Amino acid sequence: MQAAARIVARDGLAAATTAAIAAEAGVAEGTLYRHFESKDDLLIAAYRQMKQVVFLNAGEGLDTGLAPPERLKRTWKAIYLAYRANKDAFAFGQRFAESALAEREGSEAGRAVARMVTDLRRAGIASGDFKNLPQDLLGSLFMAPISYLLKAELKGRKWTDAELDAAADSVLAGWVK
Amino acid sequence: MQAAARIVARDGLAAATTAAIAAEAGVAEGTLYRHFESKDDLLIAAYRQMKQVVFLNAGEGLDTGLAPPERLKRTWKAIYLAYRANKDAFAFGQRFAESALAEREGSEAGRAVARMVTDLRRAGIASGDFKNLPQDLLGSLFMAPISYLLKAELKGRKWTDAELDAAADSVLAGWVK
DNA sequence: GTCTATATTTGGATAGAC
DNA sequence: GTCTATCCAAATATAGAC
Repeated sequence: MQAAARIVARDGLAAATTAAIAAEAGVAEGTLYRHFESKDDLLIAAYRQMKQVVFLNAGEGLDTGLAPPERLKRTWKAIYLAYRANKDAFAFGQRFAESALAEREGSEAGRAVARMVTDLRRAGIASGDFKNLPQDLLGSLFMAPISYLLKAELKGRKWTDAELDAAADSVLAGWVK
Repeated sequence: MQAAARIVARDGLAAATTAAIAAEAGVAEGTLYRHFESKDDLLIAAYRQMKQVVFLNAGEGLDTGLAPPERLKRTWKAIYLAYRANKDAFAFGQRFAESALAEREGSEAGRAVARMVTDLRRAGIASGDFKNLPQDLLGSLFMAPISYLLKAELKGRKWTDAELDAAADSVLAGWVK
């Protein structure tokens, strides 16, 4: 799975042939089929595993006792840094998500984000800090900049810590009343 | 080119085989090679053409005399609506951009957006409305929600006009001091 | 300019030995 | 559980007639 993810991240989904994956993993082509029913199954499994790992990392060390605005900023940055620490995972995820395979995945992987956004939103509305906007709209406003800033990093742009804080402030500003 | 874009938008890049493109276009497979050197050339040409058409549409009817905050909101919505009016073009663009082919394209297509963001930013900083953040950071905060909200629409979510206005307000809030 | 027919390569997947 | 060898289908691209 890691071999497949590396190839997709580096050279695109079309480059992830069974031959290439087997070579990258250091096994024979036929061996792949002892572990996965098909190449598609392998890629889907790799995607799910990657999402789980990234969001487990991001979820660690988050203090739920903070006031919602501060909590939002820290959560946003934690997810950003979790992806940045593993850019290959991010690149793989982006490419996978734009492929036809994503339809077969069932969006189970995005569930962790949705739950986190729901919690934040509820707390912030209760405290009177956040606008009462639909959960999926807030979720989009939250995740979208993460994705765009990371894509910029893949192309070589390095965001400073101050710039990331400014971005987190902007995301927060979009949520608050 | 339109046939190819339709197939990619509907069934993904992998489904856009020469056989499928020729069938969708109503010509024979060999005929494609009288107009393009390769399948990749055909797809790249389709991508460039699509970007040009969408941004010509979005640029029409924008009043540059407005105060920067209001101008930002209207511009944001105009680009959003231009893409929404042609969702196939958007879906094709997303998928193409995540493929290895995008590296061969040269990113000339995104130039129009960058110029528009630069103008807005300059005006808003001069008027004291906007934060003095890097142009590419503001550009990401501007474009990212467009992309995410449109992706949601591709999956069936229909944003109301009020929700889109709220999104534009949030984008603006991220820019203002 | 477009078609039909075909060459050539490559990809996903399986069989069976070890 | 892994390897080697192989099958079969599909994909890109070309040749040559009309």
